[in-house]
Amino acid sequence: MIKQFAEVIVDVPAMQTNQPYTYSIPTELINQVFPGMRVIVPFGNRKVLGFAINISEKEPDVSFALKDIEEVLDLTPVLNTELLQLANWLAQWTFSFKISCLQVMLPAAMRASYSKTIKLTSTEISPAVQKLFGDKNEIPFDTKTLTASAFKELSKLKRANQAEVLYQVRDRAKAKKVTAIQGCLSSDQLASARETLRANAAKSFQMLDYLTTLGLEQVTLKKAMQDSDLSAAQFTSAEKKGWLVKTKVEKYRDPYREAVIEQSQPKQLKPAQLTAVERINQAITDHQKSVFLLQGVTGSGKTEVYLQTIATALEKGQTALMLVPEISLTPQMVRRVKGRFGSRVAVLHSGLSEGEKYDEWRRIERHEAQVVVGARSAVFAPLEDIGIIIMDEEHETSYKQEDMPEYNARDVAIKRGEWHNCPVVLGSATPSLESRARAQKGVYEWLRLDERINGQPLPEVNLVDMRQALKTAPALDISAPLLSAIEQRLAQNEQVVLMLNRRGYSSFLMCRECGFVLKCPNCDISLTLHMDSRSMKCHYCGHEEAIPRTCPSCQSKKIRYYGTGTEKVEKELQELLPTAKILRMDVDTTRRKGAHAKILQQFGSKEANILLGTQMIAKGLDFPDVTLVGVLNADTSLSLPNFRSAERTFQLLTQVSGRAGRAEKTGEVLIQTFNPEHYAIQLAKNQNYEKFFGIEMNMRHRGGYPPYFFTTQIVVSGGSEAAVAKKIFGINGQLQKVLSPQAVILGPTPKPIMRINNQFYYQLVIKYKKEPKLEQFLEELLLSSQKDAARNLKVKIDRDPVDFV
DNA sequence: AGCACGCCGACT
DNA sequence: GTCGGCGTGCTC
Repeated sequence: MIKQFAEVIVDVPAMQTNQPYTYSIPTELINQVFPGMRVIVPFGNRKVLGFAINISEKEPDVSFALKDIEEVLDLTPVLNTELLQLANWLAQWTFSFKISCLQVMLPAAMRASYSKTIKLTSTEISPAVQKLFGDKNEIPFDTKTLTASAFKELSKLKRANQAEVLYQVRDRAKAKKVTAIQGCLSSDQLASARETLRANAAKSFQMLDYLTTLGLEQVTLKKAMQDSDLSAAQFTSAEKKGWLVKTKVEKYRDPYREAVIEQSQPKQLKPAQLTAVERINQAITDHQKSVFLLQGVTGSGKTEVYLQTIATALEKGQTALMLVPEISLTPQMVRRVKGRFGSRVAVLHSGLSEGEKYDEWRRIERHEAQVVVGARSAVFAPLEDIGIIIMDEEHETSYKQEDMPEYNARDVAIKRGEWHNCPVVLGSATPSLESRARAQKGVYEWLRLDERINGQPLPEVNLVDMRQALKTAPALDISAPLLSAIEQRLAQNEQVVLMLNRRGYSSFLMCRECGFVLKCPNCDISLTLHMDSRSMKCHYCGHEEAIPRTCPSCQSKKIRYYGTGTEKVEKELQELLPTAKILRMDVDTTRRKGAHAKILQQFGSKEANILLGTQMIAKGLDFPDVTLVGVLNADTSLSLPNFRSAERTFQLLTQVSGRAGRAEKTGEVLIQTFNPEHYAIQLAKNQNYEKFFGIEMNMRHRGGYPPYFFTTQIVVSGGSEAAVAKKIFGINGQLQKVLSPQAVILGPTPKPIMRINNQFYYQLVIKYKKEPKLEQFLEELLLSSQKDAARNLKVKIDRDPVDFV
């Protein structure tokens, strides 16, 4: 009799449980559990989800009795060897729990949902308890639905052994089922059925006609109703007569099914594109795990390079992974890829429902889709035999995940490229300094597209010096030159895109008498005004309150909002241009599913002539009639106390400038700024990335910042400020001993937003070139901090943070 | 993360 | 005297 044992990573995200637990596999499950499958296991006195990561037949040498695996949730592994190994690496690289890394690779629908019920085991119970149970003997048992006293009462019952608590673990993943019908009569039987009908039973005749054409084929009820023009009730009655059977069939939720997408053919390539395509194709053919930096100005045809190299991988029977920032995963973008590869494409992005994401994931897993286009988390798509990995807009900071595990999709993509021996293409008009520097050093292969495919010059960029212009400006946010430029375009029936740079900016309420600013009671930041819900909201904890009419501090009525919000600009603009049709696009107007696409579609069909929005309009939009792009406030992102602020500003301005004049019409860009001499703004005006790169590298060198130095951030948080401060200063002291004199520690300091949801945050940043002992120290730090976790003191380590203010 | 075990204060 | 507070430690 063979015995099997499984090593399982349990769904308990804590340092103490960050290790495999061994379970025995009961006889009825032998040869049914494989590494990469989800299982349900007893853990302590409850049940949890876990991932089997290893199966062995050797009895482990332990002094206690092993528990049995309770249930296997999958028929085939949901994570293959590659992804299991990747999870291991990810856990180490990001200092995260293994379980978090395994979970992040799967659609949310495949996580477990936990619930508890309490069941009576005795009949001698008090009337109070009887009332809670009603006529049932098992009811839900959790602190959220029960009142505190009821919970207490039931706990007492449990302690007295008059009731037992049952733990449920459920798989949230559910395939969508739809009703299908299938004829079950032969043509002879159909003919005889026809004879039993009354002559005036028109619908029944129609039903039999339809069933005759259908034969024994199975179709969805929805389609049958469309094809036959018969109602659902008529199909139900046909079922009763025994003419057909109804079944439930599994169906994919395809969010793009409705849209008819025109097929597109590969386009003729410009010489530079051709060189790039040939070079990448070569790497695909030779199974080279090289990384390419594809640096191409806006409109230079990077996408066509992506599409043609993906085609090469597909021709070789391989698959392709294409990552794009969430914000540019627009219907326009999806249409381009689907247009080339049709139903072989799976799309993964945050606009999909949990079920839709699960379905797309299954299409990939079952090899029904060979091309995956998606945002950050799509980097874990269960593709096999990947031939090429593409990351568009590689400089985008949204590729870094903000919560555990804090991975950067760029690192993961390169790691997967190594496993599959395939090229990784990083594309951008404004590469991150890190990638551009690596291209310089020859770590990445550098491919350049310097010309726009339509041979058009880049749009003319002009600056408006707001220090002067503000004196005569028609509105607070719109200068005279910008206004007249807008008027001119509108008169020519052309379109205008206006961008409000809201990075590090919000509209808050301030009293003009006493300077009082309305702040969040839980967090150390001012509340933001939301006109749509007529309330003040905290962007960090979600706290919401009414807009005060008088100052809470001095009772003055002169309390009003400051700052520039899209709503305010929209109002100003509408007053200046009463006939203009303005579409506003920001977090408020795009929150609803599909709203983003709808606004773009409205603008594309010229229902409006001005599109006013935040950063989200800077990327990937391609409207031929847009001839003017205005940036209302270039500086807000520049003034952030952040070493990347110049880079971000340059990237944003370059990108939004690319929105102007993409077809035959020449475009113009107007940038309003208070810092017209700043190099980031000057060089964005001249669209000179290379010069910007040179200057900015110099700045980074002098400041000792990436890419010259590595950085790692340590954040300690907790409810007691004293404890948090003590901990971070303790860590600082230990670090001083471990680090070489070449390393620099910034801080410790309170984070700029020191308090969020009544938790205090302190941080320190280590800048270093080579610290062989650091890695081990950080791992030990996490282990030694596990006791603090119970006392609500958390230590978080972030390798290569995107920014630290 | 839960949950039990265990040792100290304020109540029927 | 007990109930229940939350500090400590364990979960195959």
